[in-house]
Amino acid sequence: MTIRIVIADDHAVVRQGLTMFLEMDGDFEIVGEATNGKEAIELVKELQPDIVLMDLLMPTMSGLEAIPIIREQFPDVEIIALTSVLDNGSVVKAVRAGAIGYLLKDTQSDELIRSIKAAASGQVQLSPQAAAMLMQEVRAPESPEMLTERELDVLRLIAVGKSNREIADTLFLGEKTVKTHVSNILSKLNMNSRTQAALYAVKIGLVGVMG
Amino acid sequence: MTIRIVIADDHAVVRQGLTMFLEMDGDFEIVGEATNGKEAIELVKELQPDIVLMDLLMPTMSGLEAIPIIREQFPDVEIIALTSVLDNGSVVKAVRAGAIGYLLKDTQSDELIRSIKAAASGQVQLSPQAAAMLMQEVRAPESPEMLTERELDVLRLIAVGKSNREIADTLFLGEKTVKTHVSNILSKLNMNSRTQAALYAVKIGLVGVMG
DNA sequence: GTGTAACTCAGCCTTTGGTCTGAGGACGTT
DNA sequence: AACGTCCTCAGACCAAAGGCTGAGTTACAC
Repeated sequence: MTIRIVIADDHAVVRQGLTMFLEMDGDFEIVGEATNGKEAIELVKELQPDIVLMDLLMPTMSGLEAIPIIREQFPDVEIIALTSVLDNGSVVKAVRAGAIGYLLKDTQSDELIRSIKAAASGQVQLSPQAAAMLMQEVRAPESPEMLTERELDVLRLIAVGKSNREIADTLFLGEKTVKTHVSNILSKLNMNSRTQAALYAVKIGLVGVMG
Repeated sequence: MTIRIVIADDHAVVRQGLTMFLEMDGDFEIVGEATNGKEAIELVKELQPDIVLMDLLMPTMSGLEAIPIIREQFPDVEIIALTSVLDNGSVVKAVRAGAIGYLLKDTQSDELIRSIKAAASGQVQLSPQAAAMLMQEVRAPESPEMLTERELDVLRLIAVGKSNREIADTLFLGEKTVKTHVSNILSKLNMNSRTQAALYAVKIGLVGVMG
């Protein structure tokens, strides 16, 4: 039985490359290609594939937004998240959204194939790195759940060494607002300096040590 | 020509597993097993293997300590660092110590074999993740070599989130002195906040992320 | 509608952090 | 003896960070 696949990625080269790789194995059939989350949803509705390879970062509608929608409407369609970089908490986000797997774009073809076949049968398949990140997430009892999305944004920037002014600029906020967030973060985490918060963020894997 | 290998790891299961994997390939011969760095050094002296698979974390004497000693006394013996986790700057540390390769314990057997064969002929073989870590390191021209002992003391404390006042107290210094050190550290590392310095310290493994 | 939580920002204030200049003592090298 | 480096600290000064109060905005739940 062939595994029917929809690829969702805004870069043509990536779609091309994936198609090449996968068609070499007789068990796969690429039935459709989408360039954003919205298209992906429509294709799934139309084609009912077994697997969606979903890039997380796409214009118009991101993969992260599309995943829960697809999972809700078509529980039988398994989704594998695909990104070029192993950033922040995107693994966690993808898994929370409903992805059954998480792969980096530079994954070797054999591992890619293994992962897709595993996913097609409903098995979870994570790269070692992604698994490690998840471990950290569950291992941390005092998880940053207490922090709001915006606070996490700020914390992530703190954890790469940015000042309040810089954070304000990159998030298009006033410096006062950033200060408020920082203050709230510190009190929630029961800390008293941004440096401690930064180290905490690194420890729980909110950001990679590799910045 | 068979490649003669010494395995150094404190966990018997790991030694067992590696031996199994490697003996399946006819080119390898496991000539000895050590459970800590000290034993590894003696075995190398006695057996003169081609390759040492060295766990970094071992009781009594760590692999990190053993590596430079072996490299100095037996320049012909190539060492591949082996760890279960891809932590902090252990890649960097291992390479600095003199390891020619860096592998995770969950590396697939074929990659393991490729890596060992490459190492035996003196070629560098790194996993993509490890390579990425090294990239980052070389991208940062600032190495902590430039820092004095005292500055490292201060940096270590910065990297656990301490304030100048606290650092002063734990090192029995005046706060002014600490400020001077901090200022010198930042200018040497070409940074502009203690938070960046703290993250840097974690990155290069000056302190554990687990602290 | 009436909360409630999140996000935004302002003003005011205190503390902390960081720079610069200068300087004295300890130690080792030449 | 003279030099350099490191370590120590002081004073003055400015910028950044953090705390506190208050307040207007959405958006969503009840």
